[in-house]
Amino acid sequence: MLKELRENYGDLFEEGLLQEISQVGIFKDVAEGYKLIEIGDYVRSVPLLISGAIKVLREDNDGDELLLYFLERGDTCAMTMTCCMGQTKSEIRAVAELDTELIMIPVQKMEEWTGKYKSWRNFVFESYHNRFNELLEIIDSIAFLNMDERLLKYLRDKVNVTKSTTVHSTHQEIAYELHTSRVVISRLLKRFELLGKIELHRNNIKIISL
Amino acid sequence: MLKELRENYGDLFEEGLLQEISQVGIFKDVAEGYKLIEIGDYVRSVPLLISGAIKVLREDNDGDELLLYFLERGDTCAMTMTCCMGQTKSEIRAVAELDTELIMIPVQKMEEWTGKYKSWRNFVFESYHNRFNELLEIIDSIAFLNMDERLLKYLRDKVNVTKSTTVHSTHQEIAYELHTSRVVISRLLKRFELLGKIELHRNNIKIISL
DNA sequence: ATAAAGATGTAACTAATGTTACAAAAAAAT
DNA sequence: ATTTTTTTGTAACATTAGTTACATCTTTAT
Repeated sequence: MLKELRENYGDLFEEGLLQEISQVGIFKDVAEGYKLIEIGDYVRSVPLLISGAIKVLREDNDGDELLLYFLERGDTCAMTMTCCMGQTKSEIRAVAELDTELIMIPVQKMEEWTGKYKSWRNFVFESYHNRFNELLEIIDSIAFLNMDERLLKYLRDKVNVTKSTTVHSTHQEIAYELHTSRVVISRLLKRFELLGKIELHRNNIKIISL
Repeated sequence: MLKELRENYGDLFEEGLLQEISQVGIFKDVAEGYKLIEIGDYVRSVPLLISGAIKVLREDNDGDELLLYFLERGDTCAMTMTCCMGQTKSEIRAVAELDTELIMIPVQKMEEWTGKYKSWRNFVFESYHNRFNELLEIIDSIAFLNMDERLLKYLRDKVNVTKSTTVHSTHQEIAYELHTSRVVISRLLKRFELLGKIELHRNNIKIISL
């Protein structure tokens, strides 16, 4: 595990911290679709991502979903952190978007390291900062953009996170994540296809130029 | 200043920290409408609220606004904190909603205290936690609620923060903060009036039952 | 091979929100 | 006192998004 840690967090953390992480951290290898956290769960450990990607979702009382953002290599889950520290339930769901490797840190160590290691403190604050900005971006999207622009942004984000120019999603799946209906997504995607931005296939969308 | 600190933060902070705050903090008394931070500003100090309320707003490139949340007694601005720590520009605007008393903490002390005082660390983490939850609430509102429900929530929040059953806003001001048009707000307010929820007057709205 | 389930396309319609335009009343400015 | 500005009310209309319904095609299950 020290090898993966050094590769992905070597520049961020001091040597002693890397050692500690490798001692108490639990390496986990999860497959695409694996649910890491459910809304209402109590959280007892915080993930450090080594590879892959995790999507973070919000859900309302009626079961309506909304994709918030993706976590990638070098990221941690800031919301999980705040939950841990405050001993409160998770407000979000986290699902592996790709096959993902991560190291789970027990919550007790979190608090300890925050006092002990400056590099850990900086990492935690930077994570919060990044996540705040991602949440603001989502707010911007749903408050200021129309559905067609939100869908374009969605496709762009997917391309970035999967590093592939083919998006493997059904129209229904996209509709869930953007909290709209399948018909609306089909309609807009068809429009994009006529504009030459994408090519539609069953179960996947080939991206030409967004 | 020590008196105000003890009254509002005495339960949270240890004695040494209270002393330090009173030494380096700058007491500020700002009038309703005073702009504390503008988008793009670099931030060099973090506020601790003693009394009053501050509204935090988001704006897109076209100048369209959206109210995010209010800060009150005992709160601090988590986004300002992350900006300070990361030396990045503010992503939000902060305006005094009421006449407000606050203590400004220089950013250097922030980092120092995070290592030194456990109570400060807890305070910082709790602030982040609260702000994340507020942001999630706004996301819920704009993603899952219709404009009529958002407006009701807006009125309820105003009543809470101002501790008054009269909301002193014009329809246009409300429209800006909810990022919609004046006509839409007038229409919905009229509907609420017919339902007996409110009474409409020039420049203010009397709340009957929400 | 046939049936069932899943994915997509599309029309027709409804609902919600946003826009334009103008009138009327109240307050502020001259 | 008169004019100007601000605020509110409301009608008519446009646009966007959501819903219902059904057809077609593909894949999976039996």
